[in-house]
Parts: sequence; C-alpha cells; structure tokens
Amino acid sequence: MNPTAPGLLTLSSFLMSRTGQAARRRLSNQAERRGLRLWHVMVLCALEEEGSHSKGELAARLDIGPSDVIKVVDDLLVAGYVTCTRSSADRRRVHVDLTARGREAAAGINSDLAAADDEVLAPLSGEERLRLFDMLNRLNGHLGQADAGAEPAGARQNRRRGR
Amino acid sequence: MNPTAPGLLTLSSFLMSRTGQAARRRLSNQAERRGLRLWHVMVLCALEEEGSHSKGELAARLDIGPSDVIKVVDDLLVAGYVTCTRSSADRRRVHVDLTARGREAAAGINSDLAAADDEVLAPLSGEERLRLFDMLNRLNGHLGQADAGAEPAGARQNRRRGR
DNA sequence: CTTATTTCAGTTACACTGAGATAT
DNA sequence: CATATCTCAGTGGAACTGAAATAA
Repeated sequence: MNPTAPGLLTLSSFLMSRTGQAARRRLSNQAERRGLRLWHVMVLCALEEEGSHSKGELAARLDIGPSDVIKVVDDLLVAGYVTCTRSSADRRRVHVDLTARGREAAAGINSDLAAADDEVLAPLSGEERLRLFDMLNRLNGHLGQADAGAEPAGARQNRRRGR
Repeated sequence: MNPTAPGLLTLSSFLMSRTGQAARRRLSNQAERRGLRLWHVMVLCALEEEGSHSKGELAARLDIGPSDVIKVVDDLLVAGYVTCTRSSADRRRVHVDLTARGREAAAGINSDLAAADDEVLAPLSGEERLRLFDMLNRLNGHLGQADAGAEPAGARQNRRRGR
C-alpha cells in the first residue's frame, strides 16, 4: 500500500517504548538499593501525595492489577511502611496508610529518583524538559482515555489497559 | 534531604515508561494481527532497511539478547519470511536474508504500524512530533552510551543494557 | 588453548487471568 | 441473589543468565 512506510525502528512510538524502558530501568535500580521495586514506590508515592486509599483505589489510581496491589501492599506492610485497617463503614474495604517510617522512606527515595530522572534527561535543555513533560502528560491522557472507551461490556473487574 | 522532591508519579522518566508501554502495546496488537510479535517485526525491519545480517549483528543492532534472536529468526524461517545460510568465509556465522514473502510482509505491516503510531501521537501537532522524535533520539543515544561505559570488565558476551 | 558465534536450557520479574472468600 | 472488594493461585510473554557446541 504505502510504498514508503517508515520502518518500525524509526517510529516515535517504538522509540518511546525503548527510551521508557531504559528510563524505567534506571529508576528501578535506584529503588532496588532500598530493597524496593518500582511498584512499591508507586504505592508509597500515591499515599504520600494523596493520603489514604483503599487497595482497589490504589489499583485504579496506579493502573495496575488489583491482585498485584495485594502483594505490593503486603510487602510494604511487612517492612513497616504502611498500615492496613478494615473500614468500619464498609468492611470489604481495606484502607492503607503511611507510617512515619514509610513517609521517611518515601521522601528519601523520591529525592534519589529525582536525581536519576535528572540524569536521564541530561541531553535536554530546561525548556525542552518542560515541553516533553507536557507532551507526555497529553499522550498519557489520550492513550488511557482511548483504552477506556473500548470496554467490551461486562468488564466490572479489571478496567485496565489490556482490556 | 530535599523537602520537596517531586514524586515518582510526576517524573518524566516514569511518565515516559508508562507512555512507552501503552504505545508498545498498540504496536504489538497490530503485529499480532499478522501472527507476529514486535521482536519479529524488529528483525524484519532491520533486514529490510539494512540488508543481510548475521544473527549476532541483529542482536547488537536491535539491542536484544543473542539467545532471543535464535527463537525469533527461527519463527521467521518457519513462516518463510527469511532464509538462513552459513557463511562460507566464516562458518560460525549464519546470515539471515529476507525472502520476497518476507519483504512483502514487512511492507504491509510497516504501513499498519505507521498508522498505529499516528494514532498514538494524535494529541500532538506536526511540529511537536518532530520535536519529540528529536528528543527521543537524543535520549536514546545518551542512555545507550551511558550504559556502555559502565561495563565491569570481562563482558565480551552480552554487552547490553542490563549489563 | 583462546576467542567468537550460535545454540539450548533455565530463571526472573512483570502483567494479566480466573476462581473463590467475604461483605453489602 | 446480585454486586463489590479483596485474596490467592496460576498463566504467558518478555528479558535475562549460564553453559554448551561449533568453528576460527
């Protein structure tokens, strides 16, 4: 059809997945120094920024599987970074809250991750970084929204990107 | 330390990994319609753009594991998209070449992927897309280069990102 | 004997799926 | 009974690791 379709290797989508993968690895390496994975940090960060969440809310907020939240929160619980308490109003829900220790850990790792982020973005000027950040936010919104509209019908559980 | 370190969830590195992941999924879905995975398309694309490669060269060019190239090329061989021939000059090497059928498949899927890429980048203007493409290329070069410098010593096999 | 290339086998982390338990 | 939330166990593809076989 299109005689001069650009190859996969030069597509922005593909470059982005590659770059994102490399960037993720750097962040992940930072987290690993504290015995945490990125999922753990995501949860700590969400709790730090937005306060208490139920496990289901965390899954929706972070766009990860509800079943994965279980393991992650359980690890954080064992590490003493969070507390889990059943809601007295709706006893199905489990509220997750940061402990003082968790807040401390989150602050420490956040500054480490910010440094890693800075190193990743090293080749970009300050203005370019702002542009990039803006574009990424728009792309994220667009992609998440587009996926949400394609729900088959009875997808009450797992309303996530993979369908 | 830093009292106002930005949270992981707002780091460009993190946003990029998320966006890249969503973008990759779209490309992957396109490839799947033809019974291929992204790895297969990467190989087809590299062969289409740059001609014959040995398996080791493909691994280095695409930055994937030499052991993974085996499976991918083998799949393509079974599908009749490539031919494998031992080099007569250096019989350790196996040269991989596109067949007519492979070239046809590559062209077809490339235009499909280009359409998917266009959809991913929908929220960006033409100028922004160029900027983004440029930034991604620079970031890719920077990250790949930085990883290459951190080699421990005797890394003759697997000189790849994860070390 | 040492090195390069390919090959095979196995491991890990991640994302996801499905069933079931408990509560509303 | 229908629904929501959480929990657990298992699947599959991707990325990586290590060790062999073959040839130089």
